[in-house]
Amino acid sequence: MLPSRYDPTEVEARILASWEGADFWHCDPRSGKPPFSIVIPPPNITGRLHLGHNLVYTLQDLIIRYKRMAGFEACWFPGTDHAGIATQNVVEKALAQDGITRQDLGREGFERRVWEWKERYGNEIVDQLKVLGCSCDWSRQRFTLDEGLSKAVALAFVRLHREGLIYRGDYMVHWCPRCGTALSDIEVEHEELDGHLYHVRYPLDGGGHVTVATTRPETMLGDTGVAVNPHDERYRHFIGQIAVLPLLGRKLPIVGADEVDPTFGTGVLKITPGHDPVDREIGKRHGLPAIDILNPDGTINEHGGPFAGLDRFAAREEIVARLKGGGLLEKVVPYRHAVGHCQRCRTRVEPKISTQWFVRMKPLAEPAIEAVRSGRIRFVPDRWAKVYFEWLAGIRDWCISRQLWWGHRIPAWYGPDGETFIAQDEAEARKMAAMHYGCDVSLRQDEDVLDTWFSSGLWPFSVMGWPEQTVELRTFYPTSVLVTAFDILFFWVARMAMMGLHFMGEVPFREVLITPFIVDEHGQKMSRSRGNMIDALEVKESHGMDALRFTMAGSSTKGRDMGFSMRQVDEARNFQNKLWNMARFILTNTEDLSPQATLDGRPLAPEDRWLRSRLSWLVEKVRTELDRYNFHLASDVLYHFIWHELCDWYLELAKLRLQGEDAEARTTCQLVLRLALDTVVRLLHPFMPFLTEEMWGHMGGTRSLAWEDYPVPHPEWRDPEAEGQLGRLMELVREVRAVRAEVGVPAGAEVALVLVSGTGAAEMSAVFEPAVRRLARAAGVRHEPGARPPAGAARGVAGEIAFFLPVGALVDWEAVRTRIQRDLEKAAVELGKLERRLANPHFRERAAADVVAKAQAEAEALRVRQSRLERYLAD
RNA sequence: GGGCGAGUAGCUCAGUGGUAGAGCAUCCGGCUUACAUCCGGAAGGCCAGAGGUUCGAUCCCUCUCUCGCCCA
Repeated sequence: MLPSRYDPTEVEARILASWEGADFWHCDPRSGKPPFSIVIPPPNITGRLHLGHNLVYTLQDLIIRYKRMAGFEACWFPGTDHAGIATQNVVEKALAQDGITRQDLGREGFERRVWEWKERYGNEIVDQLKVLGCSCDWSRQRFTLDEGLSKAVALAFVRLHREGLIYRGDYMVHWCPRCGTALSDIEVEHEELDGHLYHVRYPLDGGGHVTVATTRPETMLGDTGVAVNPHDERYRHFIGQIAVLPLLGRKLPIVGADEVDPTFGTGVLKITPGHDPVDREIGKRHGLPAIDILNPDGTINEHGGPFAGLDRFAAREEIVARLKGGGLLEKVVPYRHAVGHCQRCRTRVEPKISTQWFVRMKPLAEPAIEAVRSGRIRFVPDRWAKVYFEWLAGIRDWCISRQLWWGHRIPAWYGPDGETFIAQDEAEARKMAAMHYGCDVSLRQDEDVLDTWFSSGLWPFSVMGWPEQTVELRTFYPTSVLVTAFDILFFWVARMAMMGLHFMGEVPFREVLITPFIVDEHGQKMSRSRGNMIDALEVKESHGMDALRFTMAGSSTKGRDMGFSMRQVDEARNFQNKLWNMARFILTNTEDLSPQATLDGRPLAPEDRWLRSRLSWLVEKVRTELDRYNFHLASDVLYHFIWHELCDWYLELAKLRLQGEDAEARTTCQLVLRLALDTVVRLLHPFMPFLTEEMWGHMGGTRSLAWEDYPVPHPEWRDPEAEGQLGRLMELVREVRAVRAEVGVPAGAEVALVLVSGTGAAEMSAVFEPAVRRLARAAGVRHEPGARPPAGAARGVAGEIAFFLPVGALVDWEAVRTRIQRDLEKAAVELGKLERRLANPHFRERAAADVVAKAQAEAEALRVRQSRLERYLAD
């Protein structure tokens, strides 16, 4: 006997073990089945499973399991991402505990340490994916720094360089002083902060002064000019004069520049070409030198004179103090402005000129735009296409070099004279150098590594073995769908589209499913600092992974945010328990069913026909919604059908035959129960793989349910007549229960039920007498057309069927009256609406015929109901 | 400044051009041999506001308000 309470912890561990082994989910590119593929958004090796992961991976697993069962060769390519900055940060922090810096270890020593760290902790996230139930083809697991993938990165770099799409140069980039590296534009997050606008007097060489306004006074150390708008009457006459930089005494030419906004601050702009992109442009035009005042760690360098060595923030305070002391600080006004922060470490970034590698984006972006515009890539929901277009349309070149030690080292080698050789590897670079110089020279490889996203951009094909022409690429590329959250739309999705089109000549995925962003139940982003993080594995411990998965599927709507609360998981856990008990009931009641028995040729009861009809509808609905990625609708309909149709009604009705005398009827009922169980367990498998796999075992399944077929609809099972019959039965039962409860018939009392109205009533007493008796707790059901209830008897009208319960003494007559009056009012309101609609000639003319017919039928039914209710009130 | 999303029951959220749904919470009644993580019943909503399209709008269009996010 199965326990009455489902224990997910025990079952999930056991089922998980049964799926172990690298080959369990292995896919065969040569199977001949239609291919379906997904590449995983590779989690960071530093990552731990959070709910955001949980959502995207649950949905991917759901899709893959569905497609696999639906007959596809469904391959999910797993792997992890080396996450340059994040991983380096983690390992450096660990080293710092022992007072060691990466410089102490040297580059190679440090890299070794990171690899060791990766071997030890880098698989944690993968183990968590397995715990989640992800049915990835683990034999194809890849890591972005694997040899093959590294080769792909080098080749991509070489080719892009050869094609003129990669270049190196001195440009203004975002610099993170804490990470000590350049960042791309999108790795900088702007945050509105309350700052100050400092009004500083710059004396003029010829006497007097101009006042500039700046939010970053410390950058004045790098000033090489002053600019005013040439159309600004107040200042145009200063153009050509020389200002003197306070504190340092540097001579600053005053120039005219249209970029200067006369309404901002004082209308006079200090020009710092080394640390501001606009200033850089103005400086270039006017031949003003760019001075870099910052060391890589954010302290002031030797160009800062007396401030050298101070941190940029300390320097600001010191400078402001000295300006104040010198009477040069005119005023300080509060000012709110956007300040860039490093996405990884939240440190304020500084614009800084440095030598970096860039990818020219325009030529790559255009095909990527076209691919979406033409529909070769489809976004779901499609509004994300617009965001994608906007970003790509305004795209700027991508800074791909990072001053880190963890990542793909840039495949560039420099000769003694600085000549650059771009090659796949050192041997090739040597050959090139030998050709160039005519002799062997010592080469120095570029110190920098590539942005992690550069390798991620190649993921959909590098993971399949590119640049080799593998059978995987031939079979599974382009992938079918990419599932990810919108926060990496630019970082990853757009770049994969560009790289895929460029290197493979084909889109990397047909569809992009953008999942909502998980927020807590108050709409707040989940974060460590807010303390509202929910640990997926803790949820698994308390409620089971299936419950969490079902919650994820059920709340993944198409809005932008997805609220998550434990109450939903409670609900899913309860559903899980319901399923367990449903299976327990069906299995224990069908133990004696002969394996040879089939439904063929057996007469079916109306409830059997009703259930099959509903099952066919359910299968069709679930498949349709899954095909549309409406996971929440699919899970809703499963939940509702199983709980409130199958369990509430069919199982209750089944008890009549299961406990009855008629062996044939009992067998038929058992077969229908098994059919229902079989269908819903298969349908549910992608949502709740552990529980369904467990149930499948108890149902006699010999191999994993994951490899069984997904149900298909049976249109021949559809049966409107049976659905109508059962609908009337349910309405009657519900109404009798409601009357009993409201008028005070004791819950346990069995009271006779007398049906007094026409056709529906006859059927109820003739066909469904035992059912009504059981479900409505009736001592007996009699059909007595025209019978009148004894004074004060409980009574009601279910649809058109008037009934009464002859229990005068037991009931609260006022409650009976109140209830009937309330029903009458409701009927009157509804009827009024319908009649008004039907009285409108425009409605009859223009509305669809079936809508009009339906309204007429409803109105007629309401009139019948009304008259019966009225009679009952009078009697 | 531009764009996007959300505003529906006390709470968290579904949903549809033709009588508003779920779960939780609340109230009443039940340990009815699958399930008290349960069963039966009840109450609860001018579907943010104002216009428009339509025979008919919670749904489509426009504007406004509130909240959140993205980009500049």
